[in-house]
Amino acid sequence: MAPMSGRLPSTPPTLADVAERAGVSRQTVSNAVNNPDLLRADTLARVQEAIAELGYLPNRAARNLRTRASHLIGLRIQPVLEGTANPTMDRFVHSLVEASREAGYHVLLFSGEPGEPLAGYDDLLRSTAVDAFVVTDTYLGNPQASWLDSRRAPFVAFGRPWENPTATHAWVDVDGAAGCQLATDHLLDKGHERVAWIGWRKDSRIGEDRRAGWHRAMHARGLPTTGLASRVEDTVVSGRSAAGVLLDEARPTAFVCASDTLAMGVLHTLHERGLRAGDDVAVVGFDDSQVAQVVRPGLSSVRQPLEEVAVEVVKALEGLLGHPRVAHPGVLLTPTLEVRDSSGPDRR
Amino acid sequence: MAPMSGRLPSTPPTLADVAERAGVSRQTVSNAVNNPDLLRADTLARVQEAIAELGYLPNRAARNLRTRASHLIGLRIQPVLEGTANPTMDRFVHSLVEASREAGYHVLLFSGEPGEPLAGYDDLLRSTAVDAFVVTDTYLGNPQASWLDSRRAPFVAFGRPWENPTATHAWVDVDGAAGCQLATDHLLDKGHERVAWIGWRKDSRIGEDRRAGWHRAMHARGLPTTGLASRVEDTVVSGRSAAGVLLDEARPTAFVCASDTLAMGVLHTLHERGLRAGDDVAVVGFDDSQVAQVVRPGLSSVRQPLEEVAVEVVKALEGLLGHPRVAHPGVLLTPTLEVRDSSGPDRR
DNA sequence: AACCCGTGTTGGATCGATCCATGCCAGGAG
DNA sequence: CTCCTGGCATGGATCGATCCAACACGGGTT
Repeated sequence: MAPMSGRLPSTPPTLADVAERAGVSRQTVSNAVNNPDLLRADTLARVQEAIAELGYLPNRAARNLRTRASHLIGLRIQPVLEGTANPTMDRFVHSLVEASREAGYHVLLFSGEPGEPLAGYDDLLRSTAVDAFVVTDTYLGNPQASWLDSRRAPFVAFGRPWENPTATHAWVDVDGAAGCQLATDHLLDKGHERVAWIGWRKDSRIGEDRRAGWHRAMHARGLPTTGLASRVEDTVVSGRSAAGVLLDEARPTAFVCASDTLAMGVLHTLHERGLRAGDDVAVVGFDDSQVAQVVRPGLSSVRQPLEEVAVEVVKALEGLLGHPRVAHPGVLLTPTLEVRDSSGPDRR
Repeated sequence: MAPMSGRLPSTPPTLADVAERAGVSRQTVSNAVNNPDLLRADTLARVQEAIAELGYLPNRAARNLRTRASHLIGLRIQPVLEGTANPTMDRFVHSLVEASREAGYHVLLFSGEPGEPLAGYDDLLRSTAVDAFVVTDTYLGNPQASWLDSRRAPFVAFGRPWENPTATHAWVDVDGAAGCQLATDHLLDKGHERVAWIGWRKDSRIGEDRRAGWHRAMHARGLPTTGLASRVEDTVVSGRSAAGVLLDEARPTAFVCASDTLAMGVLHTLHERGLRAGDDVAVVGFDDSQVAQVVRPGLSSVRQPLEEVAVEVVKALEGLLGHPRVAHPGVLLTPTLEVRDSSGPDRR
């Protein structure tokens, strides 16, 4: 609610202004804001009234200087990858902002120059501009995590420490294997037996993790996987040609893909061959991108619980920044499956 | 480059530390940072060396307190709309962060509670947490612009002041009419004569603006528009049914749509009727979303120059925050057309 | 009456960078 | 030789909220 809509240009009221108006000292006002239970009820009420009348809010810079905390969380943002279905960070960013707000934090975006992944972090850290970081691109084998660790900079990673499983920093991740297992089981339950996998190159830890979920589901039912897997780059054309090869050589009746981008490639191939996605060959993607939601037929897709991830990340941050520091090991969340028409009908 | 990798936990160096190390006073160091040309060359070099050795960077909170500026730009972020093709803010946000960085600013994200559009702005303003805002949702007839104006809060709008053309605040916008005219001309050049329009409800100023571009292009060639236009909600199913009605009643050979979401609806209808998008009926969307890029056939789409928008927004901000304040009226940028298969072949 | 105690309150010092008025010094003019 | 001037450097004050040590006061104890 906007207070005193009449006060326009002047400088915002300070703690001293409030103190004078309420007839108390500055510290009393500070206590009213930060430790209200220290004040007698009537004094507190009087101070709060003055605060409301003046529309007082503590000056951030002054508070930051004194408390050595900015209540800002740094998040490095990366360029959108054009030509893919990847929903980049959009959903996660919003969830993070929301979760942070509830914890009294704001999100500061920054973007280091490409190729110099540490520059942005270093500057913000040394200038005490942020209290902590959220690191999202651990999958690239980026040095951020270990570098931040060595600097004792508080941070939480969205993504497991693949390279270094003994790492002690806080992290939150989504169980890609479980997601793909879910997707595969979903297809197997519909009566499919030859479910193919199209994933990323072997050096992608995330890709291998997701692939393991498919593999596990197949083996749990004693189904063969030989010749049913393909590893390519994350582009539509790669998915398209991989699907073509698999259809020729392995005759799968369904595809599970490591991304919606690859799944779109599969849909293209099916269309070229006059096969109906869903009815003839089932397809499931990963990430529940907007593409999956609006394409025809609707693309079934594994959906990461990004809202939950954000909440867990913020929880971990609060642990890191609180007193005392609460260690937050690692949190692994399970994705869900959004079923759409590309799953096809029951085949039994 | 990380300085002095040995200094780990201690507090960051202050201006006084640098001064001592360089054998000068604090103000001299401050000048070395902010007004280097005031120093003798050799002194400057000595100070800069000390700065580098210690890895000094000015404490943000202290600087902010003294200079009454945070070098932060507030941007309100909104939830992703699921089920649409809209690329939300992703591309723009990244461009804004990049442009801001070059101007020495960072972007602070916040999210007011839905339904209380001013709360977030008010708090940040009163707590002097940001220097200025970038307002992006002017199209909703939101009160932000006039409210911020009345509070003398510096801000730049991405979007014209539709409701109040006499508004004096800085704004940057993309010429939607020009974009749709471009799209329509593109189809007319291919030999189409009956080009239909699917847009938004009449109360959307942006929608009417885009529609005007289509209308203008048709009339410029003396082509009729009666019965060729439809106004619906921005959902795939609305676009789908609108396309059905238009095909039945007006027999268009091409569609121009106010959004990729609507265009996807058109593609659905064409497929249901056994018509080939592109070859039989041409379709052009708006926003060049990821959906347009990966769907089959590729969806031609009007692309907003968001990178340029961000640059102009930051320019305007610099004008607002600089001394003296440089008035920045309004900037209207022209979008481009991304041609893909849904445009179809030449029909002449 | 002297003492203690807890509840609330108070002025002063502090965080670190920047602004301000002053002070120092070398070099040129008188 | 003195005075003045311009170029730099210096200590002190400042921004606003918070921390700290001290203190006023009414009520209870011995």
